[in-house]
Amino acid sequence: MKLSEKGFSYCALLPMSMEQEPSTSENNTSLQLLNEWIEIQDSLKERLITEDGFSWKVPPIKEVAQENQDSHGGEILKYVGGVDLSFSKDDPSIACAALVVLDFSTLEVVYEDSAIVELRIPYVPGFLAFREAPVLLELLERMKKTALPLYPQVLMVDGNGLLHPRGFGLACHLGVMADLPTIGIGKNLHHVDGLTQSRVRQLLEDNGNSCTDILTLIGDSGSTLGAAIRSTEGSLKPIFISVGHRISLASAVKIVKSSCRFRVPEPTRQADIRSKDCLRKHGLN
DNA sequence: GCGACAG
DNA sequence: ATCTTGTCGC
Repeated sequence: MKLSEKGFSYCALLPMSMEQEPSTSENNTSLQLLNEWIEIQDSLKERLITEDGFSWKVPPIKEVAQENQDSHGGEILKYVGGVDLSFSKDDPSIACAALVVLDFSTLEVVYEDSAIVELRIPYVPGFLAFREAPVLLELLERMKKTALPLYPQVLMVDGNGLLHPRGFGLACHLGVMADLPTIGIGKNLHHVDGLTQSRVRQLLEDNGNSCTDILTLIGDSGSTLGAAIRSTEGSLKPIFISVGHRISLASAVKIVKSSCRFRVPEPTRQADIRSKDCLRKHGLN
């Protein structure tokens, strides 16, 4: 049941309305599983919120006078989480998942946890959540029990949110399951709804010469799927931000831009670094 | 028909 | 995701 191997074109992932081609029993089993996954995504999607669903405020600009927050007396964003997985080079089913929490104003790590796991679900484009979400949810649950005061107000995920074939990527999946605001961070574009590398590259150049370094990604369907930004001055390659859950794209972009020391925002970057360290410490890699 | 396909 | 060297730069 190697779903990640050939034989699974995207066409085959569409809900089967008519009869199937003559196929092997293994293929049928896999198709059945994919359809179950699609049903799960569709049903979770009913709980998805794509607007700001929190009571805190994003501090205006950086480093200035952030201690004057009580002008509105409201809670401000302080704890930003990040999650990522790294894999053993030998055994692709062995991974380390990491959850970090950073102080938004200093970008210093204030919490870190990780876990070595064996993943039994393969990576299938469009279904990343079924592979990676379970461990990450465990890490979030563990933190609730042991370090609740530091629990993140928003979580950055290495993977897309709305920028997904069915509008429900890993970031959405995690957000809904954990009932937590989430932001999807993609390092590569997942081609969907007519968005291609060349098209984005094109738009980014046209737009880039003007003034803004933010490009809103609108698919052929007309819906807004996310934004492409050049986080660092030097990096021509953009990152792709999309709404995960309980946050608007505008807020997501604001938070991500304030979290970038390098191309990849610190929360996700630190989770990546520490998950790799974790693998080494355990003699893997 | 060939290619495209988050991590 | 991972396999890979040197190299340019802060």
